Amino acid sequence: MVTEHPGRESADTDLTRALAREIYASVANKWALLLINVLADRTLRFTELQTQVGGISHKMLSQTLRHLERDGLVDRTVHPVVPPRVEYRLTEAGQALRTTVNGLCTWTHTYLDHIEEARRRFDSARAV
Amino acid sequence: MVTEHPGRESADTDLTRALAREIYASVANKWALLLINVLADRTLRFTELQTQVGGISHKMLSQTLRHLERDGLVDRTVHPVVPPRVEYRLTEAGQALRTTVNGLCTWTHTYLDHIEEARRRFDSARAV
DNA sequence: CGGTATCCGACGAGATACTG
DNA sequence: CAGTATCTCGTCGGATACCG
Repeated sequence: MVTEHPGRESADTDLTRALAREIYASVANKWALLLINVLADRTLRFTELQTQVGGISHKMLSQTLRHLERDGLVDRTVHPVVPPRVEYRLTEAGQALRTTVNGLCTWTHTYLDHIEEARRRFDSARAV
Repeated sequence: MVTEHPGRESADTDLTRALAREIYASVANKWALLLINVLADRTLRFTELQTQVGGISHKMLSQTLRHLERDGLVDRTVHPVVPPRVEYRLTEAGQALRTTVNGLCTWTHTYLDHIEEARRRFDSARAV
């Protein structure tokens, strides 16, 4: 499906390979990034994650966590106690994403008003 | 829909507000990030964008471009010639995202093999 | 408490065809 | 060349209910 670009110059911005593209897409995902953001430096349990993220459903939480676990971005530790206690923390690969994710958060807050106004202008211009 | 978190400490990682969350989600999007990545320093035309990104459909390209334009991340310039010539370039807000997006690309390439192996381990462990 | 399964609506996204 | 519209289908994502 992905077309080959033989004469591409850029090295580390090249996402033409199927696998790279797929991984890029899986992490360029709303819930995944929000979870990484919340897990930043802490170890959190399932329910804690749900309340921290806010707005994520039970299903999406476990689903996204499993994807992140599969890709080796989060580490899942099950404590054999009752009631069960499962803890999640970022692996090294996950930690390496923190800077990027944080940049996205900062950017969002920096340009929030800017974007809000851009939308107003755009919408009122089209309303004619 | 978004629950209020009165006692949240972190300032610039707070995404509990509905608008912030919505903007975050709109930019934490596969096609949007790929487009920003490709537009990095160049001004590109519609068709050029399509070939550069590779794999994006006509529809998704125009749709994503309109979202980015609405949010004031890309600038759309129409040259009144025939055949029509429309050029896209990043605005200042869009440029501000370059670092972040580039970080994501670099990360993808750095951990590509790492992730591929993590997936193999995960899948074979479950196949039991 | 942590997790999966099921049902079901809403939207993402490709293919195709049609205007300026 | 750039863009929109329609049609279709797969996946996202919420609600609910049920196991460990």
